[in-house]
Amino acid sequence: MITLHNKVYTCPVDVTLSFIGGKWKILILSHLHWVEKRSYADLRNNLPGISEKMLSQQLKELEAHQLIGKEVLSLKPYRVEYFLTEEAKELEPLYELLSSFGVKYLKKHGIDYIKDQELFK
Amino acid sequence: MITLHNKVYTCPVDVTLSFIGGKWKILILSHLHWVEKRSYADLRNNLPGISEKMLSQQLKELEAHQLIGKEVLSLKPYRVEYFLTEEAKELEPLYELLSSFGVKYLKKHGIDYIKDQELFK
DNA sequence: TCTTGACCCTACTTTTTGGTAAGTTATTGT
DNA sequence: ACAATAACTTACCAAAAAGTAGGGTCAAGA
Repeated sequence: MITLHNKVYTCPVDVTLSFIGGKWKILILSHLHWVEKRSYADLRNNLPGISEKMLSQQLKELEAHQLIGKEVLSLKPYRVEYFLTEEAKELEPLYELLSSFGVKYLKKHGIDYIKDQELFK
Repeated sequence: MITLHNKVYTCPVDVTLSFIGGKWKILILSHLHWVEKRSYADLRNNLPGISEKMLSQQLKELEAHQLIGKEVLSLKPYRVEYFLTEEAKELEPLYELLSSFGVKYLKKHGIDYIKDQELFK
């Protein structure tokens, strides 16, 4: 049992999961790990099904936990770019593993997913 | 977009997360990765806060997805043992990474968590 | 015999999470 | 001038996940 910031965690894994748990966070992180472009719209377009509410909410939380950074490119027309922080980059083997596990599973079920293609369409 | 078994997934990572997402699954898996003993009661005792309902529900789902196996040791007094399948063992770097990330984070916040100790008490 | 512990299941409620739909500011393109 | 796009926010509502509280069997131990 670990107590931190008034919350109780089972173990360190539990602590980590509190940052990257939920339906979208790992997806966003792994997305930023793979795709060069990373504006708000890029993310939205590549995460089919995410609502704007969810996207900005999750981005905000990831930012608060220092897993992503945000560079403001211009203010007058407000333009930003999101990127992984060094901390989130430590988790890169995770994105790779989760992906290859998924690809392998899909293959077993007759779906051939080629990573290098124009995805998410 | 991937369609499998009438569900739609964003990408392979999403597929994988459908098996190990939620509040308890990764915790259970990483537990089975570290602790030798793995009866129902062992798991319950080492996952403080989990309800029996959640535990058996999650175990059932993990079993259905072939991430854990269950050996029935005896029937008359019903005794079982849970263990990771080969598939779940492919995810072992994940348990390690999530844990070390958590340990590191805790250290930054003044908590020194020693993995080899009698944990979860 | 009475209790305890292992190994569950079920109905019900609460909390958390996610989705819908709409609105905002500002700019570029037609 | 008007529509479209970027980058959001907010209020409200539905669904999913999780928690509560109980129930049940069987066997060993006090």
